[in-house]
Amino acid sequence: MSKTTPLMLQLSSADPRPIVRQIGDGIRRAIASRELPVGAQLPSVRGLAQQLTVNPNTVAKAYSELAAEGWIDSRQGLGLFVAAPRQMLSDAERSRRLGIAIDTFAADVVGLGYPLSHVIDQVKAALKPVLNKRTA
Amino acid sequence: MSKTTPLMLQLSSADPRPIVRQIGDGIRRAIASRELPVGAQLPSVRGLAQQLTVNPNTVAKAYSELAAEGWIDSRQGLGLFVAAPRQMLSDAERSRRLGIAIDTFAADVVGLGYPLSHVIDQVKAALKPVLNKRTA
DNA sequence: GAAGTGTACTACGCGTGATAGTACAGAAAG
DNA sequence: CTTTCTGTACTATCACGCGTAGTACACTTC
Repeated sequence: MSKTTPLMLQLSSADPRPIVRQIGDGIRRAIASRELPVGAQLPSVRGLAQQLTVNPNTVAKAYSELAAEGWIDSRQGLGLFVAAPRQMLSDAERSRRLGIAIDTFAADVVGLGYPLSHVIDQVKAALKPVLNKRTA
Repeated sequence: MSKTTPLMLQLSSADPRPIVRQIGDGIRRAIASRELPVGAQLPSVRGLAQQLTVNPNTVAKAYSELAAEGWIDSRQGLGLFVAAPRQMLSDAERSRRLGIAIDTFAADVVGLGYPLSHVIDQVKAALKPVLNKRTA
């Protein structure tokens, strides 16, 4: 019985992102930062649902998407486990998604009045723990 | 009759953002980059709707949001004009929004496998034209 | 068999996105 | 004043996503 990592997740109703995405993003970040190492078992669908006071279907949906993206592997009757890193997207698709992500981010930040240097520093601090970790 | 700037806008169905947001983001970027200077008249609701083959209500909604955010001023029977820069959000709200924007961006990028330096370079290139321009 | 896992359905309520149509108020030009 | 442009405010409809709820099934372990 591999211990299911506790997984500190926090949902916020002030966050405009839907619950499914908050859960997915949180787990994705935890995996990318190696906080959840490869092979680690994730909390059960029903368990995490109870922990977050959320419908089990919502958690299952988030897990399902993570599995489709290759972040986790599911084993019937056993549980969900952090998958080995792999690249599933074409270069064109990766480039396209990066473009949209940056464009969206720019639109979100452009009205806040922060200087470029400040934004860059914050982005660096946020990305450092989650990039260049899964290729090691 | 002040010439309504042509306003090069391109909607994409491949872009996950809804149309209203694509329009709003595009105009917001054009204003922030000074491509649309203060006082410039924007295309009419019906005109832009026809240009983009979109429902006039959709354009009106986008304009309405931009006006609420202080980007543009509307004058009944005259048209819409780029407003003078002003800050409408509290420091706490600005900081909160920056945090969410960065968190969302990180989640969008974490799976693409790009090195930190590459992402930062792209972000810098995208933000340089739109930040620190309206405070001049 | 029992208890735990993931998975697959259906159904309902709710909100948003987008389209369509109509209507009204202000401004400018004839 | 009439026409024509502008923005604005509705209402209605359709589609889709989000979230909850309940049920059911297949698999693994004890």
